[in-house]
Amino acid sequence: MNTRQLEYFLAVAEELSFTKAAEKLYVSQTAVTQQIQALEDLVGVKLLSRTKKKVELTPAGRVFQTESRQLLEQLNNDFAHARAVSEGVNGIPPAESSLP
Amino acid sequence: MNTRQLEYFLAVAEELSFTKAAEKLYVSQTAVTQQIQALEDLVGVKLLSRTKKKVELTPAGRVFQTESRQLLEQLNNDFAHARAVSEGVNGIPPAESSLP
DNA sequence: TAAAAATACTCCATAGGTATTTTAT
DNA sequence: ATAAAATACCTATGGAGTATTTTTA
Repeated sequence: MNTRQLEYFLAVAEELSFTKAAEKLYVSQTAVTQQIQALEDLVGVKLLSRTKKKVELTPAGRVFQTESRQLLEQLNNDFAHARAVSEGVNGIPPAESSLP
Repeated sequence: MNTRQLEYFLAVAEELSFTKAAEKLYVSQTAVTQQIQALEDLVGVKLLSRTKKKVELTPAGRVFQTESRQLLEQLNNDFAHARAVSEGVNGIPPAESSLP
């Protein structure tokens, strides 16, 4: 699994639109659709409902939104922590982190 | 970031050998080396020390090992949770999960 | 010198893009 | 009829492999 999929999903979950999410992410709508489909296949569950004109989160999508946020935040923290430990070893204080 | 990188890292951290890890993962030693390098570049820190003949975890590697395990476990749980919610909606009880 | 990790390259798989079609209102 | 998502198909990037070189004891 790729963190990109979680990022794309969170963007759609926030915008409630594949097209808007794509613009925000500076990628094509196709790329977003493909990654969301891959993620849904992986989890084995529909995360977004595309019927009724408006895109909506499914119940599973709602819980997965919260969890995805936490997961990415945790990952970010873990990276920062590893850097901090590494830098702490030779006396240099820790720096800031960025999620790739 | 890809979860494959965490899985490869955990395998090397456990075996303390790129070659052994590669065998265990049924991939080439090259693939393991490349993914570990990519991960180290991403985190911005050396996770494994290859000097002194024996492969060892760096201090950063040690903390990242624990965190990687937790991260993958959390991801697995989140997938299972999403499935459970989805299946709970129409009354069918939740099934088991597997991490891709 | 031997055993293991790193490189150089090549090949294939997967992510991303454009153009188009389908779907829901 | 229209706006948005899905699909078909093509291209580009990144992952994996084989062969080889470097490194450390």
